[in-house]
Amino acid sequence: MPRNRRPIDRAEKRDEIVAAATGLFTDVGYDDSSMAKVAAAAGVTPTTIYWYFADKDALLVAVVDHLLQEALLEAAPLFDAPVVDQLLWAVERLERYSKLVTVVHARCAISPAIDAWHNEFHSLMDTLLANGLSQAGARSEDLEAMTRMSVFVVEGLLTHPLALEERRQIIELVARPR
Amino acid sequence: MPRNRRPIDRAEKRDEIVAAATGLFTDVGYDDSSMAKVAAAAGVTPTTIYWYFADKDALLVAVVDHLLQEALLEAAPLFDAPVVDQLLWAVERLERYSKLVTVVHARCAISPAIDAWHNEFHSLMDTLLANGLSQAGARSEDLEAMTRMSVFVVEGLLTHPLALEERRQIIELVARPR
DNA sequence: ACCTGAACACCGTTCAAGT
DNA sequence: ACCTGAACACCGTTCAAGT
Repeated sequence: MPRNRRPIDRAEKRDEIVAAATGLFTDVGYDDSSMAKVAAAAGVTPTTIYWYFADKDALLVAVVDHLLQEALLEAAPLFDAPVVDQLLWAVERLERYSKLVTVVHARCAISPAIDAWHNEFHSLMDTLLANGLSQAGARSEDLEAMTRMSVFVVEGLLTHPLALEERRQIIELVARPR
Repeated sequence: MPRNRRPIDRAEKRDEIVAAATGLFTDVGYDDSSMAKVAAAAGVTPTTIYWYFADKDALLVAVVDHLLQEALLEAAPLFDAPVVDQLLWAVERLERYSKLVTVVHARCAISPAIDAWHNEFHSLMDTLLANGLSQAGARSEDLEAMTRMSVFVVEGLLTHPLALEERRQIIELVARPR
């Protein structure tokens, strides 16, 4: 039996649990997806999940982190695109995860693990966006505020669904230099 | 016994429950404030709450609606103030209710009652802000998008605490006409 | 090391019974 | 009309026991 057999099995089963949780958290929502339902969807016992994750919030972190990595891979071709395209793409791409967005925000006040992930997420977004915004002509003294503003607008658009045209208008407005 | 004795008693007890729930939801959070705790804080039995409210979400609606009415009364002197002052005031005034803001967003997808309140809240905000923004010099074709943007920024600032100076910078930026 | 079944202390909500 | 105590079907989590 090869030396790395165990770790691979472990990673696979962990991934299965994360996949099951991703589906349920995305569609049904975090609150209405009990550990029992996640376990059933993953083909394990509720208690088994606790062998892989400290608690339900740790599972949520694994879910959103996995989705983030996926999205970042897909976003790679856009790294040098106009910032308006980046923002529009982000909203369209993450639209279906709006339940996760709101629940992460809500649980930041409850779970330190989620709060930590959320903070890291925002530093990453700030870094990614600052470049595109300065290329769009943002004055350097406004750059930080514009970055924050853009992130807030994306989050707002994810949480408050608007018509496509309205959405585009807001994003063009937020990226417009002044 | 006067004819209106009952209704007054009823309103008073209802208010006591709302007051107890407001304190707990604001400080401890919605999820961690069980109906049993709210009941204890209000000096009643958990089941009694269900005589006054359909469920926990209806109680949450009563809480946020009460806080909104309070805030609107306090905001009256600002109705003709510069929009930047309005936005800054709103963030400072509602800062302590950030837990309620995030939980309302999270439960919009779960509770139709909360979703309905949330929609009404946003139409109200849009109406209140559009006036101030056009007076700040917003071009009429941008007015709708700027209104939405401002609301998103206020919500973002409530959910993501920033230093006072940073906050002021973002609000001045979002209200700046272009 | 990994997984289970049984158990624990809760939870929101309901309902028959009281006044 | 208003309020209660007991009960219901869950919940996240723990833990002794298995392999």
